[in-house]
Amino acid sequence: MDDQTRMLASMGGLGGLSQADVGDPDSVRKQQSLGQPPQDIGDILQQIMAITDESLDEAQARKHALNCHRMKPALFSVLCEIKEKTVLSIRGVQEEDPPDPQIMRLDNMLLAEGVSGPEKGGGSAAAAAAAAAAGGSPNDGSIEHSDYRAKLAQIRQIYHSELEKYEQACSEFTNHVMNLLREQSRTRPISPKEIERMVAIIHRKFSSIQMQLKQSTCEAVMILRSRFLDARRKRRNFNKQATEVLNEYFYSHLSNPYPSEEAKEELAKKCAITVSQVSNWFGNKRIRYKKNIGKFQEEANLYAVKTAVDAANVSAQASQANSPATPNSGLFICYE
DNA sequence: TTTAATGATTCTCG
DNA sequence: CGAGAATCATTAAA
Repeated sequence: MDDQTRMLASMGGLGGLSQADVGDPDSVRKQQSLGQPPQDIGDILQQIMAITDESLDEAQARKHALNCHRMKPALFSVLCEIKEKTVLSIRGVQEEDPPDPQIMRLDNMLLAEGVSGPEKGGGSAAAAAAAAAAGGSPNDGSIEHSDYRAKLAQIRQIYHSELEKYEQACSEFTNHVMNLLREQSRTRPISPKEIERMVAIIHRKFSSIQMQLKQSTCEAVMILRSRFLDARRKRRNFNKQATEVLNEYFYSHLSNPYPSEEAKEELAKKCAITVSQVSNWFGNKRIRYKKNIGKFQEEANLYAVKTAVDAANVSAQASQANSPATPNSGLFICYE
C-alpha cells in the first residue's frame, strides 16, 4: 500500500470513498439495505477487540503520514469546497437571525423591574419607584415594601447566578467544540467557516435557554407583583392607640378636618402608619362623618370630653409648673 | 353565618 | 394633585 492509497483509506469515512466501497459495493448495499444490526455490532466489537498496541501505533503512524503528506492541503481544500457547496443548499433554512422581538420584550421588562441592568442600586431604585407609584411618600417603609424588595432581590440574584452559569457553560462548551473541531480538522476536511457555523449554532441553542430563563424570571416577577398588590389590599385595622390619636385630631379640628402635610406626617409618626394611610383615614372619616353625623355624635362627644380633660390637665399642670401654655391642644374645644 | 366597621382603591371633578 | 364619592375586600362583632 503506498502513501496515497493509505491516505484515501483513512479519509474514507468522510469522503465516502473507502477501499471497501470501491472494491465491493455489494457488501455496503447488503449492510445498509437489509440491515443486520446484530452482525454489525458483532463486527464492530470484533474490531474493537482486535485493537492492539501495534494497530494503534500503526494508526498513529498513518495519521502522521497523512498530516505530513504534501498533497494533503490541496486535497483538504478541495474536499472543504465540495462540502461547503453541499452544505450551502441546506443552510438557508436556519440562516436568518434577526433580533428576536420576544427576547427584546423580556429584556425590557427585566430592565424595568430592576432585575437585569445595574446591580443593587438599580433594583432598589425600581422598588422605590414602585413604592412611590403605589401612592405615598418614598419613605413609606412598610413591611410589604421591604418584603417585596427582598423577594425581588432574591429573584435578581437567582437570575444573575443562573445567567452566569449558562454563559460559562456556553463558553466552555464552545471552546470544547472548537478545540475538538480544530483537532479533527487535521484529519478531516473542516473549514474555518464550518467551525464558525458550529459556534453560531451552539450560541443559538444557549440563547434559547437564556430566553427560557428570562421568561421564567419575568413570570416570577409578575407573580410577585400580583401578590404584592393583593397584599396591599389585605388590610389590618389600626391599633387602638392609633385610632385614638386620629380621632382626637379629627374631632378637635371638626370645623376644618384637613390636616396639613406636616400635621399628617406628625400623625403618621405618632400612629406608626404611613402618611398616605393618614390621608386615607381622614378621607374615609370625613365622608363617613358627613354622611351620618348622628351616628358619630356619641364618638364626637367622647373625644371632645377626652380632649377637654386633657386640656384641663395640661393647663393645670402648666399653671402648676408655671410654664407657658402648650401651643396646640384643644384650644377651641368649647364643650360643656 | 350575617352584618357592621373599616382600610384601601378607583374614579371623577375642580 | 388632592378631595369627594362609590366601591371593594377584609376584619370584627352580632
